[in-house]
Amino acid sequence: MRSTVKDVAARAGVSPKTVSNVVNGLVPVSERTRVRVEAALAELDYVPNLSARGLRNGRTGVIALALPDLGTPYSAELAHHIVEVAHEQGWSVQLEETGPDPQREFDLVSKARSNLIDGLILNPVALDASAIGVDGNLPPMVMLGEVAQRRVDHVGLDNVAAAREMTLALAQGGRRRIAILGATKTRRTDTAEVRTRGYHRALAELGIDRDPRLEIPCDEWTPRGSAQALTEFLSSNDLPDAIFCFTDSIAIGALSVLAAAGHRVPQDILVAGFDDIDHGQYAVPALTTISFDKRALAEEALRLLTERMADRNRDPVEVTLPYRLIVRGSSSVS
Amino acid sequence: MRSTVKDVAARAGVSPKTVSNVVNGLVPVSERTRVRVEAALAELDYVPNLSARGLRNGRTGVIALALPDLGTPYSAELAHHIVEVAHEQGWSVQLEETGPDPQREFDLVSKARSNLIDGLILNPVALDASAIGVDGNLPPMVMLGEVAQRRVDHVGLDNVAAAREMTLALAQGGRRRIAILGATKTRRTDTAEVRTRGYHRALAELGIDRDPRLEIPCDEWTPRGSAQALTEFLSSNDLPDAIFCFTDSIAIGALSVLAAAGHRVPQDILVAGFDDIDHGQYAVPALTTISFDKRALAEEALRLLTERMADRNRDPVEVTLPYRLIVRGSSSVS
DNA sequence: TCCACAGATTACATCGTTGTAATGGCATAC
DNA sequence: GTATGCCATTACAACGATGTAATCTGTGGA
Repeated sequence: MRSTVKDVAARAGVSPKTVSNVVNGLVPVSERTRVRVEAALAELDYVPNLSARGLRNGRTGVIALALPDLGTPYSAELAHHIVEVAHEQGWSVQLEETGPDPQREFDLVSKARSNLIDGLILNPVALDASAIGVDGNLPPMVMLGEVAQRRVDHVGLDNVAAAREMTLALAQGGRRRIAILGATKTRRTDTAEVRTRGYHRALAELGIDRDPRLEIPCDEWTPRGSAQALTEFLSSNDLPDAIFCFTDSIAIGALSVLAAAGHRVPQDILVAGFDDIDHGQYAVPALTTISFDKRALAEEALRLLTERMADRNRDPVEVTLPYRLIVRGSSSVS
Repeated sequence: MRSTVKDVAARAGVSPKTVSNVVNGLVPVSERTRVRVEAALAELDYVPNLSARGLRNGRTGVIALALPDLGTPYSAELAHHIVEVAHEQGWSVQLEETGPDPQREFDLVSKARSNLIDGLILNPVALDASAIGVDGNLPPMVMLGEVAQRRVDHVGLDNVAAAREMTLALAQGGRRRIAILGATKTRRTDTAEVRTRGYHRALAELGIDRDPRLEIPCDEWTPRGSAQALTEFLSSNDLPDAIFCFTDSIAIGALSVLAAAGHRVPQDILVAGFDDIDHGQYAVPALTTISFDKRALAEEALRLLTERMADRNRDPVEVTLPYRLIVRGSSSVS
């Protein structure tokens, strides 16, 4: 059986509260008793019961991280950094997958894990204004990525600018048939929308007419989904000059299909991704992409979250992280 | 402020315990009062406080999942399935990264998150017998992967057999200079050891003498680490006939290096991985690998864990999952 | 010698939920 | 009319930690 403050107190010949004082170090304790209590703590291998502490204090030291799908390398890398940063700051992280189902996102926000969590970091897929609008009493929360919602703290990139820049980069050398892969028809995601907007903006600047056929839909943002979508596209369309894939995972699927079909990247067609996942750099050829500091994203998210916990009434804060366009083999015909 | 059983009880004109009975549904409640209580529950938007429940019941409904590094696609896919299965069974999952530091594994096992978790699924890197031996009083725990330790429930594959089979497959067509990539010098991992053992066994059966130079060390099991290790190897050695990489991530790094050096896979050299991560199938060329049902791994792990929680004294159980060798373009010269 | 005072320590109550044991109500059987 | 039994409901205590307010200890000053 696990020992409690009471056991330790008995052993050290002090009151439970004194043990608590030693453990928490907030209330001054005399050197003499502190030593005795610490000895007892060690002998009994005392570990505080966080449920009890959580009940008493109203805070558990646990935050939830909600992502669409941990299996996606991008989500996984994000989760990695958040868990790491959170741990450094003494938080534990509870993981929730929202999947494609918007209901899960909503449940999470409205229930906030029934008091077992102090805050929530949410990487939404489909959370629109209505989901958050219902309940005025939000748990401390930070949203990641692109969100239409502006009533919540938020960390992200300027996706429109990044997508525009990438499109411009792909257009160098006079390439005009630039496709995007990742447009969505069924599922509406904010991310797809803003990246498409950046693409359109670049086309306008370049004086290239939009061609709806080059906006290749791809609902599932995985190599598998991408491979299917691109294969189908290629079966009835000419090879574009370049493909701007909305994530690196999509790009990896595209590279696979192009290689199998005998198209050379970058000689025959350029490919670019977005997110700069670890494997992208080691794809064949290495993937041109939009990169940003994921660790910084995690740090900002946690900063905003703890600040929000301290003051639940302050105005929503919006943090925009810098990004870099990294040109690698998949788009450089050197 | 969040409402409690007491508030609901007052509103419904019953005792708190009756509310609890309605919520939990274990003790029979008359139709009439149940309806009244349910109405009150809905009106007050009651959500049980899990800290209190955890304190009272001694169980929190949370399990911990400890992995070396979430950023690794293999770990991420595993985590994805475990979170999914756990959620289906009503568990929440708390994520812990152990990193390269064995101390973190030890801490986790011995403290078991201070009663905030009911059980632990551990994918160990370096946990050897001593770490577990110290404390006779283990938390309910299941270990994944290869473990020397036999005093704990465990789910894994027959790594020796799989590695042997892969080596034999790579040797087809008379290839004799078969390298392994992922041997470790500094860090001792059980996984590397058993896969090396399978490789040795195959070599013996093939009548090929071991060549220590072909056992390429690679401490960091990532594309980056792999690329470094292989680059260094190639700078002072002839190209082997085949490389058996101990994980798909390692193989992806290898493919990148080989492509950059102008070696053709599979014409000049075969490459194989292990784990069957999503991206492996879409690598260029697609990766030959050892595949197994990760969802089944998650299900077995959770089954063992819940059984262990029910009976903490039963003998340790060992589950070995079937695997399949999947031949893809990286090793088939078709 | 006694008092005042600061600092350390303690007793007690409380957080929200639920198991236990006691109570209440109602119907059937004597 | 009273006894018997059953079921629903209740009062109470407990899980473990900690804030609050009260108590204790010892020091220094008058």
